[in-house]
Amino acid sequence: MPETRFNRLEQARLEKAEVLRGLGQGPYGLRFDPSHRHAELQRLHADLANGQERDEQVAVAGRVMTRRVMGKLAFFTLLDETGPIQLFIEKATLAAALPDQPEAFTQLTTLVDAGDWIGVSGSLRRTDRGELSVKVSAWQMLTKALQPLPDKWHGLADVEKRYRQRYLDLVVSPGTRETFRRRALLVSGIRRWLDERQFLEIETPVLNAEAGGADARPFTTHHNTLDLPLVLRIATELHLKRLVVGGFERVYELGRIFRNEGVSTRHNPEFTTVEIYQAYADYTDMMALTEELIAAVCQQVCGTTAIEYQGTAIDLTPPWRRATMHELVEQATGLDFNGFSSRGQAAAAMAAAGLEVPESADCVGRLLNEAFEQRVEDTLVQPTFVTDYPVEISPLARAHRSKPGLVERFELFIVGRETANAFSELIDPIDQRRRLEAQQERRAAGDLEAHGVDEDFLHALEVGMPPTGGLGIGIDRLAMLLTDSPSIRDVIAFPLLRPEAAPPVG
RNA sequence: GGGUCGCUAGCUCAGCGGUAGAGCACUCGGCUUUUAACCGAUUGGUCCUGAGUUCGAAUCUCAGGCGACCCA
Repeated sequence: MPETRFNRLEQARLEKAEVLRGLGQGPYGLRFDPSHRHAELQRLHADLANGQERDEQVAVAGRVMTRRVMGKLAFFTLLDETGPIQLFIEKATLAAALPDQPEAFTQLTTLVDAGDWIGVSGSLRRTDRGELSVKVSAWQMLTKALQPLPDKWHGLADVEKRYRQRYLDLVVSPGTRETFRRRALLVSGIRRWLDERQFLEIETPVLNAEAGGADARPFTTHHNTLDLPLVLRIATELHLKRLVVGGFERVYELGRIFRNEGVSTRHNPEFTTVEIYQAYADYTDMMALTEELIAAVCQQVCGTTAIEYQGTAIDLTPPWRRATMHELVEQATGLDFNGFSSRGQAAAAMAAAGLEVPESADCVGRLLNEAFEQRVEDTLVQPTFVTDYPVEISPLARAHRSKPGLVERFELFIVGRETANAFSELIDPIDQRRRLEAQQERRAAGDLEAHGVDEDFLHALEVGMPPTGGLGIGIDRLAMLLTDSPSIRDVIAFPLLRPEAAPPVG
Protein backbone atom coordinates (compact mmCIF):
# COMPACT_ATOMS: atom_id res chain seq x y z
CA MET A 1 0.00 0.00 0.00
CA PRO A 2 1.53 3.32 -1.07
CA GLU A 3 2.18 5.68 1.77
CA THR A 4 0.34 8.98 1.39
CA ARG A 5 2.03 12.19 2.45
CA PHE A 6 -1.31 13.52 3.67
CA ASN A 7 -2.84 12.64 7.00
CA ARG A 8 -6.53 11.99 7.37
CA LEU A 9 -7.34 15.63 8.14
CA GLU A 10 -5.59 16.78 5.00
CA GLN A 11 -7.14 13.94 3.04
CA ALA A 12 -10.63 15.05 4.06
CA ARG A 13 -9.91 18.54 2.77
CA LEU A 14 -8.50 17.23 -0.50
CA GLU A 15 -11.73 15.31 -0.99
CA LYS A 16 -13.72 18.50 -0.47
CA ALA A 17 -11.48 20.23 -3.00
CA GLU A 18 -12.44 17.49 -5.48
CA VAL A 19 -16.12 18.05 -4.77
CA LEU A 20 -15.60 21.77 -5.44
CA ARG A 21 -13.95 20.92 -8.76
CA GLY A 22 -17.00 18.83 -9.60
CA LEU A 23 -19.21 21.82 -8.87
CA GLY A 24 -17.29 23.85 -11.42
CA GLN A 25 -15.69 26.35 -9.04
CA GLY A 26 -12.64 24.50 -7.78
CA PRO A 27 -10.65 24.98 -4.58
CA TYR A 28 -8.79 28.11 -5.70
CA GLY A 29 -10.67 31.20 -6.84
CA LEU A 30 -9.35 33.90 -9.12
CA ARG A 31 -10.25 37.41 -8.10
CA PHE A 32 -12.75 38.90 -5.71
CA ASP A 33 -13.72 42.48 -5.02
CA PRO A 34 -14.49 43.07 -1.37
CA SER A 35 -16.62 46.18 -0.92
CA HIS A 36 -15.71 46.61 2.74
CA ARG A 37 -13.48 45.32 5.46
CA HIS A 38 -14.34 44.64 9.10
CA ALA A 39 -13.29 48.08 10.31
CA GLU A 40 -15.32 49.94 7.68
CA LEU A 41 -18.44 47.84 8.20
CA GLN A 42 -18.30 48.40 11.94
CA ARG A 43 -17.90 52.14 11.48
CA LEU A 44 -20.57 52.57 8.79
CA HIS A 45 -23.22 50.48 10.53
CA ALA A 46 -22.64 51.24 14.18
CA ASP A 47 -26.20 52.60 14.32
CA LEU A 48 -27.89 49.36 13.21
CA ALA A 49 -29.98 48.11 16.13
CA ASN A 50 -30.09 44.54 17.44
CA GLY A 51 -32.34 42.32 15.35
CA GLN A 52 -32.48 44.88 12.51
CA GLU A 53 -31.50 44.39 8.89
CA ARG A 54 -30.24 46.86 6.29
CA ASP A 55 -30.80 46.09 2.63
CA GLU A 56 -27.38 47.24 1.48
CA GLN A 57 -25.38 44.76 -0.58
CA VAL A 58 -21.82 44.22 0.58
CA ALA A 59 -19.06 41.81 -0.36
CA VAL A 60 -16.47 40.65 2.13
CA ALA A 61 -13.58 38.22 2.03
CA GLY A 62 -11.30 36.60 4.55
CA ARG A 63 -10.30 33.45 6.33
CA VAL A 64 -12.95 31.34 8.07
CA MET A 65 -11.90 31.14 11.71
CA THR A 66 -14.86 29.49 13.40
CA ARG A 67 -18.00 27.67 12.24
CA ARG A 68 -21.22 27.16 14.15
CA VAL A 69 -23.76 25.20 12.14
CA MET A 70 -27.22 24.49 13.60
CA GLY A 71 -29.53 22.77 11.19
CA LYS A 72 -30.76 25.36 8.72
CA LEU A 73 -28.83 28.31 10.15
CA ALA A 74 -25.09 28.80 10.52
CA PHE A 75 -22.71 31.41 11.85
CA PHE A 76 -19.16 31.64 10.49
CA THR A 77 -16.53 34.08 11.64
CA LEU A 78 -14.55 35.52 8.75
CA LEU A 79 -11.28 37.26 9.55
CA ASP A 80 -9.88 39.99 7.34
CA GLU A 81 -6.80 42.07 8.03
CA THR A 82 -8.73 44.57 10.12
CA GLY A 83 -10.75 42.15 12.21
CA PRO A 84 -13.55 39.57 12.37
CA ILE A 85 -16.84 39.67 10.45
CA GLN A 86 -19.67 37.35 11.40
CA LEU A 87 -21.53 35.65 8.57
CA PHE A 88 -25.25 34.97 9.12
CA ILE A 89 -25.96 32.02 6.86
CA GLU A 90 -29.61 31.08 6.53
CA LYS A 91 -30.75 28.18 4.36
CA ALA A 92 -33.96 29.95 3.31
CA THR A 93 -32.10 33.13 2.31
CA LEU A 94 -29.62 31.24 0.15
CA ALA A 95 -32.38 29.16 -1.46
CA ALA A 96 -34.32 32.30 -2.39
CA ALA A 97 -31.24 34.11 -3.70
CA LEU A 98 -29.88 31.13 -5.65
CA PRO A 99 -32.91 29.22 -7.00
CA ASP A 100 -30.71 27.26 -9.42
CA GLN A 101 -28.44 26.06 -6.58
CA PRO A 102 -30.73 24.32 -4.12
CA GLU A 103 -27.76 22.77 -2.33
CA ALA A 104 -25.93 26.06 -1.74
CA PHE A 105 -26.45 26.04 2.03
CA THR A 106 -25.32 22.45 2.42
CA GLN A 107 -22.31 23.04 0.20
CA LEU A 108 -21.31 26.14 2.13
CA THR A 109 -21.62 24.41 5.49
CA THR A 110 -19.95 21.14 4.50
CA LEU A 111 -17.27 22.15 1.98
CA VAL A 112 -15.92 25.14 3.92
CA ASP A 113 -13.61 24.39 6.85
CA ALA A 114 -11.96 26.64 9.40
CA GLY A 115 -8.84 27.97 7.71
CA ASP A 116 -10.35 28.37 4.24
CA TRP A 117 -10.47 31.72 2.46
CA ILE A 118 -13.91 32.57 1.12
CA GLY A 119 -15.69 35.55 -0.37
CA VAL A 120 -19.36 36.22 0.28
CA SER A 121 -21.95 38.81 -0.62
CA GLY A 122 -25.16 39.71 1.07
CA SER A 123 -26.99 42.30 3.13
CA LEU A 124 -26.41 43.45 6.68
CA ARG A 125 -28.01 42.27 9.86
CA ARG A 126 -27.24 42.87 13.48
CA THR A 127 -28.21 39.72 15.37
CA ASP A 128 -30.37 39.68 18.47
CA ARG A 129 -27.17 39.33 20.48
CA GLY A 130 -25.73 42.49 18.91
CA GLU A 131 -23.21 41.06 16.44
CA LEU A 132 -23.04 42.96 13.13
CA SER A 133 -23.22 40.27 10.47
CA VAL A 134 -23.34 39.80 6.73
CA LYS A 135 -26.50 37.87 5.81
CA VAL A 136 -25.10 35.70 3.06
CA SER A 137 -26.86 35.39 -0.32
CA ALA A 138 -23.88 34.10 -2.36
CA TRP A 139 -20.45 32.64 -1.65
CA GLN A 140 -17.37 31.36 -3.39
CA MET A 141 -14.30 29.47 -2.31
CA LEU A 142 -11.16 31.57 -2.67
CA THR A 143 -8.64 29.12 -1.22
CA LYS A 144 -9.23 25.69 0.25
CA ALA A 145 -6.71 25.21 3.07
CA LEU A 146 -5.28 21.71 3.43
CA GLN A 147 -4.00 22.20 6.97
CA PRO A 148 -6.31 22.48 9.98
CA LEU A 149 -6.06 25.54 12.20
CA PRO A 150 -4.59 25.25 15.71
CA ASP A 151 -6.95 25.00 18.68
CA LYS A 152 -9.43 27.85 18.34
CA TRP A 153 -9.33 28.65 22.03
CA HIS A 154 -5.72 28.08 23.06
CA GLY A 155 -4.16 29.08 19.75
CA LEU A 156 -0.51 28.30 19.17
CA ALA A 157 1.23 28.02 22.55
CA ASP A 158 4.43 26.28 21.43
CA VAL A 159 6.91 29.16 21.09
CA GLU A 160 9.13 27.18 18.76
CA LYS A 161 6.23 26.56 16.41
CA ARG A 162 5.25 30.22 16.61
CA TYR A 163 8.70 31.24 15.37
CA ARG A 164 9.12 28.50 12.79
CA GLN A 165 5.60 28.84 11.40
CA ARG A 166 5.04 32.55 11.92
CA TYR A 167 2.30 32.48 9.27
CA LEU A 168 0.26 30.23 11.56
CA ASP A 169 1.05 32.39 14.59
CA LEU A 170 -0.22 35.42 12.67
CA VAL A 171 -3.40 33.61 11.67
CA VAL A 172 -4.36 32.68 15.22
CA SER A 173 -2.66 35.34 17.41
CA PRO A 174 -4.19 38.82 17.24
CA GLY A 175 -1.38 40.05 19.49
CA THR A 176 1.25 38.94 17.01
CA ARG A 177 -0.56 40.71 14.19
CA GLU A 178 -0.72 43.86 16.30
CA THR A 179 3.00 43.67 17.10
CA PHE A 180 4.01 43.62 13.45
CA ARG A 181 1.46 46.29 12.57
CA ARG A 182 3.02 48.51 15.23
CA ARG A 183 6.52 47.73 14.03
CA ALA A 184 5.50 48.81 10.52
CA LEU A 185 4.04 52.04 11.93
CA LEU A 186 7.25 52.61 13.88
CA VAL A 187 9.44 52.20 10.81
CA SER A 188 7.27 54.30 8.54
CA GLY A 189 6.88 56.89 11.31
CA ILE A 190 10.64 57.28 11.65
CA ARG A 191 11.08 57.65 7.90
CA ARG A 192 8.27 60.21 7.68
CA TRP A 193 9.65 62.22 10.60
CA LEU A 194 13.10 62.35 9.02
CA ASP A 195 11.82 62.99 5.50
CA GLU A 196 9.76 65.94 6.79
CA ARG A 197 13.00 67.43 8.17
CA GLN A 198 14.82 67.17 4.86
CA PHE A 199 16.86 64.09 5.72
CA LEU A 200 17.58 61.96 2.66
CA GLU A 201 17.64 58.18 2.88
CA ILE A 202 20.52 56.87 0.80
CA GLU A 203 21.23 53.17 0.63
CA THR A 204 24.76 52.00 1.27
CA PRO A 205 26.32 48.60 0.51
CA VAL A 206 25.62 45.51 2.53
CA LEU A 207 28.56 43.69 0.93
CA ASN A 208 31.89 45.18 1.93
CA ALA A 209 35.57 44.29 1.62
CA GLU A 210 36.12 45.41 5.24
CA ALA A 211 33.76 45.51 8.23
CA GLY A 212 33.74 48.85 10.03
CA GLY A 213 31.74 51.24 12.13
CA ALA A 214 31.26 49.01 15.16
CA ASP A 215 32.90 46.46 17.44
CA ALA A 216 31.53 43.22 16.09
CA ARG A 217 32.43 40.08 14.19
CA PRO A 218 31.06 40.02 10.65
CA PHE A 219 29.57 37.28 8.53
CA THR A 220 31.92 36.39 5.71
CA THR A 221 30.95 35.55 2.18
CA HIS A 222 32.54 35.44 -1.26
CA HIS A 223 31.96 36.92 -4.68
CA ASN A 224 32.53 34.26 -7.28
CA THR A 225 33.37 36.09 -10.50
CA LEU A 226 35.54 38.66 -8.74
CA ASP A 227 36.96 35.89 -6.57
CA LEU A 228 36.68 38.32 -3.70
CA PRO A 229 36.17 37.66 -0.01
CA LEU A 230 33.46 39.93 1.36
CA VAL A 231 31.78 40.63 4.69
CA LEU A 232 28.21 41.70 5.45
CA ARG A 233 28.02 45.13 7.02
CA ILE A 234 28.03 45.43 10.80
CA ALA A 235 27.02 49.13 10.68
CA THR A 236 26.13 51.75 8.09
CA GLU A 237 28.28 54.44 9.70
CA LEU A 238 31.35 54.71 7.49
CA HIS A 239 29.45 54.93 4.21
CA LEU A 240 26.93 57.45 5.51
CA LYS A 241 29.84 59.63 6.65
CA ARG A 242 31.29 59.45 3.15
CA LEU A 243 27.97 60.86 1.92
CA VAL A 244 28.34 63.77 4.35
CA VAL A 245 31.83 64.35 2.94
CA GLY A 246 30.19 64.41 -0.48
CA GLY A 247 27.91 67.25 0.58
CA PHE A 248 24.69 65.62 1.80
CA GLU A 249 24.05 67.58 4.98
CA ARG A 250 21.27 65.35 6.33
CA VAL A 251 21.35 61.65 5.48
CA TYR A 252 20.10 58.48 7.01
CA GLU A 253 19.64 54.82 6.30
CA LEU A 254 17.17 52.52 7.97
CA GLY A 255 18.18 48.97 7.21
CA ARG A 256 19.43 45.58 8.15
CA ILE A 257 22.86 44.95 9.61
CA PHE A 258 24.49 41.65 10.47
CA ARG A 259 26.65 40.63 13.40
CA ASN A 260 28.05 37.15 13.77
CA GLU A 261 27.31 36.87 17.46
CA GLY A 262 25.18 34.97 19.92
CA VAL A 263 21.42 34.74 19.94
CA SER A 264 19.45 35.85 22.99
CA THR A 265 16.25 37.60 23.96
CA ARG A 266 18.01 40.86 23.02
CA HIS A 267 20.17 39.73 20.07
CA ASN A 268 19.40 38.40 16.62
CA PRO A 269 22.25 37.99 14.10
CA GLU A 270 20.45 40.25 11.65
CA PHE A 271 18.73 43.30 13.01
CA THR A 272 17.64 46.75 11.98
CA THR A 273 19.10 50.14 12.78
CA VAL A 274 18.57 53.66 11.61
CA GLU A 275 21.70 55.80 11.43
CA ILE A 276 21.24 59.54 11.06
CA TYR A 277 23.89 62.15 10.23
CA GLN A 278 23.40 65.91 10.42
CA ALA A 279 26.11 68.35 9.31
CA TYR A 280 26.98 71.29 11.55
CA ALA A 281 25.41 69.52 14.56
CA ASP A 282 26.99 67.95 17.63
CA TYR A 283 25.97 65.28 20.12
CA THR A 284 23.77 67.63 22.11
CA ASP A 285 21.75 68.29 18.96
CA MET A 286 21.49 64.54 18.43
CA MET A 287 20.20 64.15 21.99
CA ALA A 288 17.39 66.59 21.25
CA LEU A 289 16.70 64.86 17.95
CA THR A 290 16.58 61.44 19.63
CA GLU A 291 14.08 62.60 22.25
CA GLU A 292 11.83 64.29 19.75
CA LEU A 293 11.95 61.48 17.21
CA ILE A 294 11.28 58.65 19.65
CA ALA A 295 8.59 60.58 21.53
CA ALA A 296 6.90 61.44 18.23
CA VAL A 297 6.82 57.89 16.88
CA CYS A 298 5.79 56.54 20.29
CA GLN A 299 2.87 58.96 20.25
CA GLN A 300 1.95 57.78 16.74
CA VAL A 301 2.27 54.08 17.48
CA CYS A 302 0.93 53.92 21.04
CA GLY A 303 -1.18 57.08 21.22
CA THR A 304 0.77 58.25 24.28
CA THR A 305 4.34 58.76 25.48
CA ALA A 306 3.59 57.23 28.89
CA ILE A 307 3.70 53.51 28.18
CA GLU A 308 4.02 50.28 30.09
CA TYR A 309 6.74 47.72 29.44
CA GLN A 310 6.45 44.29 31.09
CA GLY A 311 4.56 45.78 33.99
CA THR A 312 6.80 48.82 34.47
CA ALA A 313 5.61 52.34 33.62
CA ILE A 314 8.00 54.03 31.18
CA ASP A 315 7.65 57.74 30.52
CA LEU A 316 9.08 58.78 27.18
CA THR A 317 7.85 62.35 27.48
CA PRO A 318 10.83 64.69 26.88
CA PRO A 319 13.10 65.92 28.32
CA TRP A 320 14.92 62.78 29.42
CA ARG A 321 17.46 62.38 32.17
CA ARG A 322 21.07 63.20 31.25
CA ALA A 323 24.06 62.08 33.28
CA THR A 324 27.72 61.43 32.60
CA MET A 325 29.11 57.93 32.80
CA HIS A 326 31.46 59.10 35.56
CA GLU A 327 28.61 60.48 37.67
CA LEU A 328 26.51 57.35 37.31
CA VAL A 329 29.39 55.03 38.19
CA GLU A 330 30.33 57.13 41.20
CA GLN A 331 26.72 57.14 42.43
CA ALA A 332 26.47 53.38 42.07
CA THR A 333 29.92 52.34 43.36
CA GLY A 334 31.38 55.30 45.24
CA LEU A 335 34.36 55.17 42.88
CA ASP A 336 35.52 58.44 41.26
CA PHE A 337 37.21 57.36 38.05
CA ASN A 338 38.46 60.92 37.48
CA GLY A 339 40.87 60.23 40.31
CA PHE A 340 42.52 57.15 38.79
CA SER A 341 45.73 57.76 36.86
CA SER A 342 46.60 54.12 36.13
CA ARG A 343 44.85 50.85 35.33
CA GLY A 344 46.32 49.28 38.43
CA GLN A 345 44.89 51.95 40.67
CA ALA A 346 41.44 51.67 39.13
CA ALA A 347 41.54 47.86 39.18
CA ALA A 348 42.46 47.78 42.87
CA ALA A 349 39.68 50.18 43.77
CA MET A 350 37.16 48.15 41.75
CA ALA A 351 38.23 44.91 43.36
CA ALA A 352 37.95 46.53 46.80
CA ALA A 353 34.42 47.60 45.91
CA GLY A 354 33.53 44.04 44.96
CA LEU A 355 33.49 44.51 41.20
CA GLU A 356 34.95 42.05 38.75
CA VAL A 357 38.12 43.14 36.97
CA PRO A 358 38.45 41.30 33.65
CA GLU A 359 41.86 40.97 32.03
CA SER A 360 40.53 42.28 28.72
CA ALA A 361 39.80 45.69 30.29
CA ASP A 362 43.35 46.94 29.79
CA CYS A 363 42.99 50.65 30.62
CA VAL A 364 41.14 52.98 32.96
CA GLY A 365 38.52 53.80 30.35
CA ARG A 366 37.62 50.17 29.76
CA LEU A 367 37.45 49.56 33.51
CA LEU A 368 35.08 52.50 33.85
CA ASN A 369 32.91 50.91 31.20
CA GLU A 370 33.10 47.59 33.06
CA ALA A 371 31.95 49.26 36.27
CA PHE A 372 29.15 50.91 34.33
CA GLU A 373 27.99 47.63 32.80
CA GLN A 374 28.20 45.77 36.11
CA ARG A 375 26.48 48.29 38.36
CA VAL A 376 24.64 50.95 36.38
CA GLU A 377 23.22 49.64 33.10
CA ASP A 378 20.40 47.54 34.57
CA THR A 379 19.26 50.39 36.78
CA LEU A 380 18.59 52.78 33.89
CA VAL A 381 14.91 51.95 33.49
CA GLN A 382 13.52 55.36 32.54
CA PRO A 383 15.07 56.87 29.38
CA THR A 384 18.52 58.13 30.26
CA PHE A 385 21.23 59.70 28.13
CA VAL A 386 24.59 58.50 29.41
CA THR A 387 27.23 60.97 28.21
CA ASP A 388 30.97 61.49 27.84
CA TYR A 389 32.52 58.09 27.22
CA PRO A 390 36.18 57.06 27.46
CA VAL A 391 38.06 57.56 24.20
CA GLU A 392 39.39 53.99 24.28
CA ILE A 393 35.97 52.47 23.64
CA SER A 394 34.83 55.14 21.16
CA PRO A 395 37.18 55.12 18.16
CA LEU A 396 34.86 57.07 15.86
CA ALA A 397 33.78 59.83 18.27
CA ARG A 398 35.29 63.27 18.51
CA ALA A 399 37.47 64.17 21.51
CA HIS A 400 35.51 66.04 24.16
CA ARG A 401 35.87 69.81 23.83
CA SER A 402 36.73 70.24 27.52
CA LYS A 403 37.29 66.82 29.17
CA PRO A 404 40.63 65.18 28.35
CA GLY A 405 40.46 61.44 27.69
CA LEU A 406 36.75 61.52 26.94
CA VAL A 407 34.69 61.87 23.80
CA GLU A 408 31.48 63.65 22.94
CA ARG A 409 29.25 60.61 22.92
CA PHE A 410 26.02 59.44 24.47
CA GLU A 411 24.16 56.19 24.66
CA LEU A 412 20.46 56.08 25.38
CA PHE A 413 19.33 53.46 27.88
CA ILE A 414 15.71 52.41 28.37
CA VAL A 415 14.70 49.46 30.60
CA GLY A 416 18.38 48.75 31.07
CA ARG A 417 19.03 48.31 27.36
CA GLU A 418 21.22 50.31 25.02
CA THR A 419 18.73 51.72 22.55
CA ALA A 420 20.72 54.48 20.79
CA ASN A 421 24.33 55.58 20.40
CA ALA A 422 25.51 58.97 19.13
CA PHE A 423 28.60 61.13 18.78
CA SER A 424 29.91 64.42 17.74
CA GLU A 425 31.66 62.68 14.85
CA LEU A 426 35.41 62.50 14.67
CA ILE A 427 36.30 64.45 11.53
CA ASP A 428 40.07 64.92 12.04
CA PRO A 429 41.70 62.37 9.66
CA ILE A 430 44.99 62.33 11.59
CA ASP A 431 43.29 61.58 14.92
CA GLN A 432 41.01 59.06 13.22
CA ARG A 433 44.00 57.22 11.71
CA ARG A 434 45.67 57.04 15.13
CA ARG A 435 42.48 55.64 16.69
CA LEU A 436 41.95 53.03 14.00
CA GLU A 437 45.58 51.96 14.17
CA ALA A 438 45.18 51.44 17.92
CA GLN A 439 42.17 49.26 17.10
CA GLN A 440 44.22 47.38 14.54
CA GLU A 441 46.75 46.55 17.25
CA ARG A 442 43.98 45.14 19.43
CA ARG A 443 42.81 43.05 16.53
CA ALA A 444 46.34 41.78 15.93
CA ALA A 445 46.45 40.88 19.61
CA GLY A 446 43.40 38.69 19.18
CA ASP A 447 40.36 40.94 19.69
CA LEU A 448 38.12 39.68 16.89
CA GLU A 449 35.69 42.56 17.39
CA ALA A 450 38.23 45.38 16.98
CA HIS A 451 38.00 47.71 14.02
CA GLY A 452 40.29 47.51 11.02
CA VAL A 453 41.79 50.47 9.20
CA ASP A 454 39.56 51.57 6.32
CA GLU A 455 41.97 53.57 4.15
CA ASP A 456 39.28 54.88 1.82
CA PHE A 457 37.29 56.18 4.78
CA LEU A 458 40.39 57.97 6.05
CA HIS A 459 40.90 59.41 2.58
CA ALA A 460 37.34 60.68 2.62
CA LEU A 461 38.02 62.47 5.91
CA GLU A 462 41.08 64.05 4.30
CA VAL A 463 38.82 65.40 1.56
CA GLY A 464 37.02 67.06 4.45
CA MET A 465 33.91 66.27 6.48
CA PRO A 466 32.05 69.14 8.09
CA PRO A 467 31.41 69.05 11.84
CA THR A 468 28.62 66.47 12.12
CA GLY A 469 26.40 64.85 14.67
CA GLY A 470 25.68 61.16 14.14
CA LEU A 471 23.12 58.86 15.74
CA GLY A 472 22.20 55.19 15.57
CA ILE A 473 18.97 53.76 16.95
CA GLY A 474 18.22 50.06 17.40
CA ILE A 475 14.87 49.57 15.74
CA ASP A 476 14.25 46.10 17.14
CA ARG A 477 14.75 47.18 20.74
CA LEU A 478 12.54 50.20 20.17
CA ALA A 479 9.94 47.90 18.64
CA MET A 480 10.15 45.64 21.72
CA LEU A 481 9.52 48.65 23.92
CA LEU A 482 6.57 49.98 21.92
CA THR A 483 4.93 46.54 21.58
CA ASP A 484 5.62 45.40 25.17
CA SER A 485 7.53 42.38 23.81
CA PRO A 486 9.95 40.56 26.15
CA SER A 487 12.09 39.00 23.39
CA ILE A 488 13.59 40.42 20.20
CA ARG A 489 12.19 37.32 18.44
CA ASP A 490 8.73 38.66 19.13
CA VAL A 491 9.39 41.70 16.91
CA ILE A 492 11.28 39.93 14.12
CA ALA A 493 8.84 38.15 11.83
CA PHE A 494 11.21 35.31 11.01
CA PRO A 495 13.95 35.07 13.67
CA LEU A 496 16.99 32.89 13.06
CA LEU A 497 16.55 29.32 14.35
CA ARG A 498 18.48 26.17 13.73
CA PRO A 499 16.91 24.00 11.04
CA GLU A 500 14.46 21.68 12.68
CA ALA A 501 15.65 18.41 11.16
CA ALA A 502 19.23 17.31 11.62
CA PRO A 503 21.09 17.16 8.30
CA PRO A 504 21.28 13.63 6.85
CA VAL A 505 24.29 11.72 8.06
CA GLY A 506 26.65 10.97 5.15
C1' G B 1 30.04 27.81 26.78
C1' G B 2 27.27 26.47 31.78
C1' G B 3 22.57 25.65 34.49
C1' U B 4 17.20 24.77 34.74
C1' C B 5 12.89 23.36 32.13
C1' G B 6 10.23 21.43 27.87
C1' C B 7 9.26 17.95 23.42
C1' U B 8 2.83 12.53 23.95
C1' A B 9 -3.18 12.86 18.37
C1' G B 10 -3.82 18.50 13.64
C1' C B 11 -3.92 22.05 18.33
C1' U B 12 -3.94 22.54 23.94
C1' C B 13 -2.54 19.25 27.59
C1' A B 14 -2.85 14.87 31.32
C1' G B 15 -0.42 10.28 32.16
C1' C B 16 5.58 9.36 35.19
C1' G B 17 7.46 1.18 35.36
C1' G B 18 2.04 -2.81 33.91
C1' U B 19 -3.65 -2.45 27.62
C1' A B 20 -1.62 5.32 25.06
C1' G B 21 -5.81 9.27 27.54
C1' A B 22 -9.00 14.05 27.75
C1' G B 23 -10.84 18.72 25.56
C1' C B 24 -11.04 21.13 20.91
C1' A B 25 -10.58 19.97 15.65
C1' C B 26 -11.95 16.00 11.93
C1' U B 27 -16.03 12.31 10.21
C1' C B 28 -21.37 10.85 10.87
C1' G B 29 -26.39 12.05 13.00
C1' G B 30 -29.64 16.04 15.32
C1' C B 31 -30.58 21.27 15.80
C1' U B 32 -33.12 28.71 12.65
C1' U B 33 -29.99 33.65 16.92
C1' U B 34 -24.78 31.35 17.73
C1' U B 35 -20.13 33.71 19.08
C1' A B 36 -14.94 28.38 23.23
C1' A B 37 -22.61 27.05 20.32
C1' C B 38 -24.99 22.62 22.11
C1' C B 39 -26.46 17.05 22.24
C1' G B 40 -25.06 11.93 20.62
C1' A B 41 -21.63 8.57 18.13
C1' U B 42 -17.10 7.47 15.61
C1' U B 43 -12.10 8.20 14.16
C1' G B 44 -7.17 9.62 14.99
C1' G B 45 -0.32 7.98 17.90
C1' U B 46 7.44 7.56 14.99
C1' C B 47 4.96 9.26 23.20
C1' C B 48 11.71 14.10 19.48
C1' U B 49 15.89 10.26 17.95
C1' G B 50 19.21 6.28 19.36
C1' A B 51 21.24 3.00 22.93
C1' G B 52 20.81 0.81 27.78
C1' U B 53 18.36 -1.13 32.50
C1' U B 54 13.97 -4.33 33.13
C1' C B 55 9.78 -10.00 32.49
C1' G B 56 7.83 -5.23 30.77
C1' A B 57 9.84 1.78 29.23
C1' A B 58 5.94 7.46 27.04
C1' U B 59 7.63 6.79 32.23
C1' C B 60 14.18 5.05 34.80
C1' U B 61 19.63 5.78 32.88
C1' C B 62 23.09 7.51 29.10
C1' A B 63 24.07 9.96 24.46
C1' G B 64 22.16 13.07 20.69
C1' G B 65 18.50 16.75 18.33
C1' C B 66 15.41 21.16 18.66
C1' G B 67 13.48 25.01 21.70
C1' A B 68 12.51 28.36 26.10
C1' C B 69 14.45 30.96 30.25
C1' C B 70 18.63 32.34 33.35
C1' C B 71 23.94 32.98 33.75
C1' A B 72 28.82 34.00 31.15
